[in-house]
This record gives sequence, structure tokens and C-alpha cells, in this order.
Amino acid sequence: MRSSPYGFEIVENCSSCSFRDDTFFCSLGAAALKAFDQASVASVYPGGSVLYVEGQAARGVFMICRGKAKLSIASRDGKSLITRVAHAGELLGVGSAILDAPYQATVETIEPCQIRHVKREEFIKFIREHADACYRVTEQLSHECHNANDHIRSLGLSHSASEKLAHLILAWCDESGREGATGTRLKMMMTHHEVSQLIGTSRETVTRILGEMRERGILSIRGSTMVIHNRAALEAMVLL
Amino acid sequence: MRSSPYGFEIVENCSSCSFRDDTFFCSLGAAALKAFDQASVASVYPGGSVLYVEGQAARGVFMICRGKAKLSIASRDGKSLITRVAHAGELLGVGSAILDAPYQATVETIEPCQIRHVKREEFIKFIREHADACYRVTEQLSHECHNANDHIRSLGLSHSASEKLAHLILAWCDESGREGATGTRLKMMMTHHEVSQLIGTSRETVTRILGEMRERGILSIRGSTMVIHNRAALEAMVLL
DNA sequence: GCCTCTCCGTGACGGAAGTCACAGTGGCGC
DNA sequence: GCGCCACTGTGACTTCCGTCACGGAGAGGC
Repeated sequence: MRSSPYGFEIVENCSSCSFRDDTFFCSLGAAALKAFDQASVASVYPGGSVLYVEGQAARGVFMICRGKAKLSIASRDGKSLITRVAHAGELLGVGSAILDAPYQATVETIEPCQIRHVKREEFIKFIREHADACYRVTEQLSHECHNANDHIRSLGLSHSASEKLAHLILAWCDESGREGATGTRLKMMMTHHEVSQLIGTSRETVTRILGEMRERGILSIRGSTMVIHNRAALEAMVLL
Repeated sequence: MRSSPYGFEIVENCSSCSFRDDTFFCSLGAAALKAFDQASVASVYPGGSVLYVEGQAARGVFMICRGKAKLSIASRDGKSLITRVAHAGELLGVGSAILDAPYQATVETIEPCQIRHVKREEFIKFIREHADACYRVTEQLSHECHNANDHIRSLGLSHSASEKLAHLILAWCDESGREGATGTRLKMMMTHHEVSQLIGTSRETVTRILGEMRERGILSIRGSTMVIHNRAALEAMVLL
């Protein structure tokens, strides 16, 4: 192992990797793991690096060993939409690699990340030879579909921006909220602008709706932590 | 084989099935095909049958051997959104079956269909034992993700209903349009209401926009066939 | 200290499109 | 034929929210 300027070790070898847990794509048997290790190249990226850009031919897949990355799509006039945030353990670009189609999103790290990259041909060979890994791919893709469908539901079926925002906050509560005395506490790791890109509205609308929710006592915000006082009120706003 | 009242044979046996071509999920080797055959049950449904409903536990997967089906999601207030139309050769409910999560959409046949059904446990067993089939599943799921992402782009990134409708018409041209003397001919197999559910707007808006396009000479409609005279104008409306 | 930049907060305005209401039209059963 | 029903076509009204514009706060950089 080498050390890195990002506060964590660079793992060169999958077998001795300490990041992995059993929710990871690479939670594989010894033989498959070794093959994955040999087919892939490790590297470390600072936050804000672009791993690949929407529309590029899919040259390979990217395993996030550590860190988080933001997937987004953009229209020609510059508007952009964040499709999701990928966490450690996920394999990115796998759908495009399998179909040999262009990447559908742009991926940008939002914190320092350790990444392993596998070339498309080698990846296909790898999963054709290791049934276990192939099954893991079906799981990864199922999760992606699931997420995408939720996003479609939110974008296509909601009546108002408040509904979408309420939906998003509730999802955040479930995934990373911590119960406290006055309600559920949440770290906001996104700016209003990014939130607006997540739910497909404008930055101002997000600010206004949050202001209104604050006024109605549903939640309060101090610095980057948000406290949800009245979860029921949020749920009532969502008819999805 | 038995005959059916729907104008096609009921195929009981995958090995002798004439519907299949090599784009089908079940385009598999003899051994895997036999296993799939034994694990699955064939049935025929008339148009308008519901195969499964959103929110149900995923009891299994459904292979469309012949026919088409409409996938949709609904909100509590009755509004519904068509996510896509699945064709023969597709396997439905795979993502949910693999994750053991509830179905995310409601599936309704839109014409008489031959379907094979496999129970969840047997399906998982089947793909774990047949690497070839497992790889086919990754392909199927990759396609689903691809579609879903396109839909997200259209719903989240477009500025107007006209843009979404133009996008949809262009997609139809590419997928089933036939070039004619006056432009690309297209069979409309959907009502305005269904179109509106596909792009997430109201029925009236679809009618109005189509009317406007007709007025501007971009297209013309007679009965259920639409002719696109000015493809460039449609493309100019789309900034996606 | 000051300058710059990004982010948050608000007001005013206008336009796109959802909603409601109703009229016409064409197919189908009988 | 007649009635029924689903679909299409239009008009009027209203609301949500995107856009533009600006002010202020906080975080670096130097």
C-alpha cells in the first residue's frame, strides 16, 4: 500500500482491501476476486474529477472502492439533471459496457475517491467466466433500474415542486437520517442548486419551498444540518 | 400444440417454439432452454389482462413470447404514467425478482399475448445454474436501465410539453416509421390520453400541440396514420 | 483589511400548461 | 336506423413556477 494525500490508503490489491464489505459488487469468492484484481487498475481521484462524460463510447466500467460520485445528464442548452449519487461499492457504466452503447451520464466525484477501472472487453470476459460476478452484475443493474424508476415516478407523477422536494427529503430521512429529540436530523450535502437539479426545478423554487416549510414549522435548518420536526406533514404533501 | 381463439398457436414447448428469434431473452443453448422450459408455465392472455400490479411482492418473472404489454405506474390520486411498452422477447419483473422487492410497475397486455411465467425462486436458481441465461439477464436489465434513463432525460430536462412530444414522435419515427413520398409514415397505436401519460402532461395539451403541428405543416394525421413532413422542424424543437 | 465567489433569500412578472366545460365525430352493438 | 361510448377538438380561466434582478452573508485568498 501507498499513502495518498487524501487521508486514506491506496489499496493496490483487492484481496487485502479493507474498504470492501459484503454489500459491495466486489464481494466475491477468492478466485473471482483475484481475476477482478488482475483485470482492473486502481487509481485515486480528488473530488470534482470527471470519470467519464455522457455520450462517450463506453470504454470500460468503474468500481467505486471508496468515496462518492454524482451522475448527471445535461441538455444542449446547459441545463443539467442529477440522476443519482453513487456510493462506495457500486459499479458504474456497466449497462453501457454490456450494450456497447455510449455512456448515458456524466460521472463526477464529489469527494476524494479510490476507483478501479476495467476495460470493457476484459470486463465482459470476466463476467462470462465468473458466474458469481455475473449475478452480482444483475443485482447492481436491478438497483439502478429501481432507482431510475423511482426517479421517473417522482418526475412524471408529481403535481408540484413541493411534492417532489418533500419526497426527496423523506428519502433522505430513510437513508441517512438520525433520530434526535426534536426530530430527524439530516446532513445536507447539497446546495439548493444541486437539489433543484435533482428534482428538476429551479434553484429559487427550492429556496422558496424550504423557506415555506421552515415557516410552517415542518423543519428547521442551521448550517448544513436539517431537522425534520413534522414528518407527517411531509408525507401528506406526497401523493406519489 | 393447441390452437387458441387469438389467432396464433399456443406453444407448450420452448424447444419447438417458432416465435423466438435471437434478440429474445430465451435465445439460449439447448440445455438452458430445456431448463427454462421446465421451470416455466405457458399461458395465453387476451388484450387488457393485468399480469401484475405495482406494489405486489414479486412472485416471479414473465416472459413475453408473443404480443405487447404496457408498463405503467400510478399515484394515489389516480394519475398514471406509462413507463414503456414491452415487446415479445422481453422478460418482465426481473429486477424486482432479483432484489426480492415489490414490482415497480403494473403490466397490462395491449394485445393477445403468449406468456411464460417462472416463479421467483426457480428463476433465481435457473440463472445461478446457467451462466448464459444470467448474462442474458444483464442484457435485459441494461436495456431497461437505458430506457429508464432516456425517460428521465425527457421528463426532467425538457422545457415544454411540445419538446417532449416532438421527442416522442422522433423516437417513434426511428423505431417504426416507414419512409414514404410525402414523409415518414407512422401508425399511431395510442390515444391522445395514453400519449399524455407517456410524456407526463394532460390529454388536452397533447391534442392542442398536435393541432398546432398540423397547422404548421410539420405533420398530418388521417385516421390512425401520421405522416411527418418536416422532421427537421421536430428536431429543432428538441434541445434534449 | 478588502476583493471575489459562491450560496441563500426575496420580489415582480409573465407565460406555459393544467383544469373544467362542452361540442363534435366516428365506431359498434343491436 | 338509434343510442352509447370513447376519442378528439376548442375555449376560458387560473395557477404554478421559471426567469430576471438584486441584496446580503459567509468563506477563502492575499
